[in-house]
Amino acid sequence: MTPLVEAVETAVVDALRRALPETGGPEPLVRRSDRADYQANGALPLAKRHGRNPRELGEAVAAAIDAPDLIATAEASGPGFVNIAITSEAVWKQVAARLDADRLGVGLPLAGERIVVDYSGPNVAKEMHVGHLRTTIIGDALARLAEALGATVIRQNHLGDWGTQFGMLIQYLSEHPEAEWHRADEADPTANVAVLDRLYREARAVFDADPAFKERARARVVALQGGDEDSRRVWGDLVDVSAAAFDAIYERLGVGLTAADLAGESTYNHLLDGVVAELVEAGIAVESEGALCVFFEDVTGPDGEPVPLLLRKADGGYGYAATDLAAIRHRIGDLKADRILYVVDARQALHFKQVFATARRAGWLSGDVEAVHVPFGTVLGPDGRPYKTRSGGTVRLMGLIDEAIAKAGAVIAEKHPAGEDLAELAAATGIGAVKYADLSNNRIKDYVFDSDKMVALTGDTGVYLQYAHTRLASILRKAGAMTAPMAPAAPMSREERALALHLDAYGAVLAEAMAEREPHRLCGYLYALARAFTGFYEANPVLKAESDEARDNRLALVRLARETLAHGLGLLGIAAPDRM
RNA sequence: GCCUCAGUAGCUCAGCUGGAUAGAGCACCGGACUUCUAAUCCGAUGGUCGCAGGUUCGAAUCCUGCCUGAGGCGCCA
Repeated sequence: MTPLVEAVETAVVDALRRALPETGGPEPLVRRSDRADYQANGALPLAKRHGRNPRELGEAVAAAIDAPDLIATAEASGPGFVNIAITSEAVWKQVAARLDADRLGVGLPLAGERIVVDYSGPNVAKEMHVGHLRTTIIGDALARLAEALGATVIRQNHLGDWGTQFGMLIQYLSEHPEAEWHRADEADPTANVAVLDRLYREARAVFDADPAFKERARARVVALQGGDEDSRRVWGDLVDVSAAAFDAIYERLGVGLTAADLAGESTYNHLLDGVVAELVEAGIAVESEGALCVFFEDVTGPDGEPVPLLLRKADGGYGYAATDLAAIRHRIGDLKADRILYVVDARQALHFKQVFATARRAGWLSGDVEAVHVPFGTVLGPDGRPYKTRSGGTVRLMGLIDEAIAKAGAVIAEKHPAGEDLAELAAATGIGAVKYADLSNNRIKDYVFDSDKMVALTGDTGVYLQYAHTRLASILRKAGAMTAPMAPAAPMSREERALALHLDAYGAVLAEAMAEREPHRLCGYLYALARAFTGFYEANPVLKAESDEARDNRLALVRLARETLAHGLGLLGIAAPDRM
């Protein structure tokens, strides 16, 4: 369905053409305004171009506007702005139409598109830590958003499940059968991985200190890659146990990644020879200092020499660039992706630039296919440095989540000492708080992880949005079943108008957030929605409205607001509870 | 040395791709609860938008230079 702003744009374009017949396709430049419902700025640049007085042209445009059902008043203002007020009837009808429409009247602009979203990517045999937080949360939100706009989304969890470190770990395990890492705790799927994480560090220490072990570890890598049965079996075990731990975290976080989305580095292992051979044959990859590299004119190091993308190391092992190239070829060639989003730390920017350029040279990435690095900043601790534990260790993701939930629980218990669904509610608000804190910040910037602030009951937090939702739900619950038709001819308060016009912009915000891959735009919209609702709530009684017509209209507005808020929170991966 | 990103209120951040007096939250101060959930709301205080030029009717927004900070730049992933 057509948003009001688009209908206004059409009317303004018509008026611009009438006021200035010599103009071709004028830009109406319609925006929301605090002085009117909308303001059209299109007359100003046109006046300049055609040597007209801008104020006079603005007045002519205002006079030429002809859309009586839509536009109540149009007045020139200032240097040539046109302030536009929408008729109450058109706004009420728009609310009714959105309630009747599928998906709140939001279109499917991405229908037919296949979008691969690469996110999360934890490492096998290691615990997920704070470094996986943002890619997991942002990637999940973008995947949901793309789906809501009609795209076919293929989630790819690019696990770190291959490489020399596994030779090291498997060798260490074989030499230490007493290390009981397996099924350390049946009740906690993450416990096994916690043990593995520790064993890995032990193995690393031995690896660095003992040349003989180093040699045995290298031999183990060769055996593993050569398909040695014992090695493969242990490796497979490591992957399974780790995947179970990841699942537990995704489940806890409410992230839509499953076993079906696993596509770790090992997936591409059998393709590496072919990929690299193809690049050599095409003259794209060349040998340098014993390694196989791709060079770029515009990438140089501190010494001014070109810096390569390293496909194969001098020792014959493939680097992760080869894996990424195999992956991009697979995603375009086999998965038929129209677009690939890599939700990966901003520090990888140069790497992806090189990978994409190589894929382009090879002809895999061409035409309408788009590969995009979606970078994000670092999670910082209270000291403004990358988040670490007090002793300098990595911060476990599960610990972080548990802490946020515990804090949310304490806060909720204060409000509702006798609440029965406390645990469930604590999880919904704690996780919502963590996600909202992450998603509401501009993706590219670093941000400070402050669990006290994010579960705070006041301010721009996930809790505020959830609370607004419970108030909406509460009104509807008390109103009972109601399907009374709206009364478009009834008057409209300032707060009703502000809320309705805001709700009407939902689809545009989703499209914009997707186009820019910036979930914080949706967060900002939802926060403004909650505020617009609260303003309405304070001033306009719904259940005790002054007339039946007002009550019916307000209930419709409340329904639309609740559905929009719940839908938007859903896209962010945040629960929308009915009671708190 | 080169490249990327950032610099907006005391603190944490928005600012819709150039529009009218730059907005929120936190903190601080003053108000509002026999109510549809006060987990809220209203008001007050608080800014040379890093600096200097340029582009034009108009710049926090676009361009150039500089300053500051973070990150990246061959055999780790």
